[in-house]
Amino acid sequence: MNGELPRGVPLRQAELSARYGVSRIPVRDALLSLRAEGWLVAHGKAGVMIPDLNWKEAEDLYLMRAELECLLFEMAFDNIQEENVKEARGFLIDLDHENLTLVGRGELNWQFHNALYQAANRPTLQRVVEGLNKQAVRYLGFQYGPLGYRSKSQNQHEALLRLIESKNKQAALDYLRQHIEQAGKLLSQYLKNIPA
Amino acid sequence: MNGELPRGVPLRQAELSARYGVSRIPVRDALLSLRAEGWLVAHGKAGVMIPDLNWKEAEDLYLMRAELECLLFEMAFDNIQEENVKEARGFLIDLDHENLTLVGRGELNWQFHNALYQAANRPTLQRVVEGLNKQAVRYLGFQYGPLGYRSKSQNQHEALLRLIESKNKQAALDYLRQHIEQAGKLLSQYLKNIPA
DNA sequence: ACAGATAAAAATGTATACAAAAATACTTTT
DNA sequence: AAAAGTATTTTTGTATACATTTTTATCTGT
Repeated sequence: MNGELPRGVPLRQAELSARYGVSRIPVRDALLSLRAEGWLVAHGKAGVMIPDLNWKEAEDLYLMRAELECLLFEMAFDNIQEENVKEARGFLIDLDHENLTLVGRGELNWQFHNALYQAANRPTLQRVVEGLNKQAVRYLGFQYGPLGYRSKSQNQHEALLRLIESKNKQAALDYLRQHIEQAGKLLSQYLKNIPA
Repeated sequence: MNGELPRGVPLRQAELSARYGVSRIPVRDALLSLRAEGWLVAHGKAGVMIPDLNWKEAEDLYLMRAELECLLFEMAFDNIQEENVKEARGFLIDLDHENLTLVGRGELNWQFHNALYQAANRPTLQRVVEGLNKQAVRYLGFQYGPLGYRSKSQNQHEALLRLIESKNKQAALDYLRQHIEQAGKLLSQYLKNIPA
């Protein structure tokens, strides 16, 4: 998640067990879970690796986020309480701090969205959406770095909360979709032009 | 997938290792992967279990399928070749056989859809959609059993292929969405009334 | 110099043994 | 009889050792 391990090269169980000071068994456990979640892919027939970043994956993640989060948000909307909005606003304040790691920022971003989705009470849908958001963290460096997306994102988040408070469902839905789609377009556009 | 193991009760590693004649390590490996994929959930603080069937999960799976498969299908449409349609039709013929297991039927059903989605060339989206389809297999017994959905589904599949062949994109898209949504509604409606 | 076959090395897969944690059974107390 | 605390048993977590597979290096022939 934080880019500490190299992409594209095989991760060796022995290396990892040495690095983290445990035997190979818990390392294997982690690798298996991570592979099932899409964080790792096979490297030939022996070993796994962190997949390279690519614009198609980023675009897919954001397209899926747009569709599924709007669905979830719609289910949640009528049940969103003042308390939920308050909680979400709390995460927004935390996000304003300068010295946050990318991973921390991603986690807070997800918690903000999730605070609103909670009201939907749809565990399965929520679990999938959470997976997509977590995956997207891999690309966060591009958004908050070169793209200078931070303050824009914050403003949009605040605007979304106000639309919720004014109970304007359709406007809020449209706004959320546009918020996600815009981030996705910006990101995949950027990645397409930097084919590193 | 085939309902051979009980839902709602903890699966013990020792039992499973005896059942399959291997040590606990490969059992643990399997449990970890399956949990990450959503096939298993925690049972208290020790152990995992197969989650109970519930209409909300079924509904969510079909709602997500509808959104994401339509997205994928749209991306694929213009690249679908005669060969893809031919392949899909092959799976349809296999599906016509009477003595298939539910799991086999589910696998063929997925392969039919997947044959069409392949043309999209969107690995990430495809992987998520595959996961949703595989999960839905758990509920297949209800569709093909009490609901008598089999022949209807077959007809819809054939109709979809003809819409593809006539290059009528919008009609095909609408038809696919309706095909999935209808199956989902039927299923979740049925599950709601049987709260066993 | 290159392709294919073969041998050595390295890596993953699995079994067993033990440690830590959790669940259960059993007291004891109120 | 119910609740709380304690002891026992069960279950999962981890380390080590070995087997199997895969990869890499070496050799051979053209």
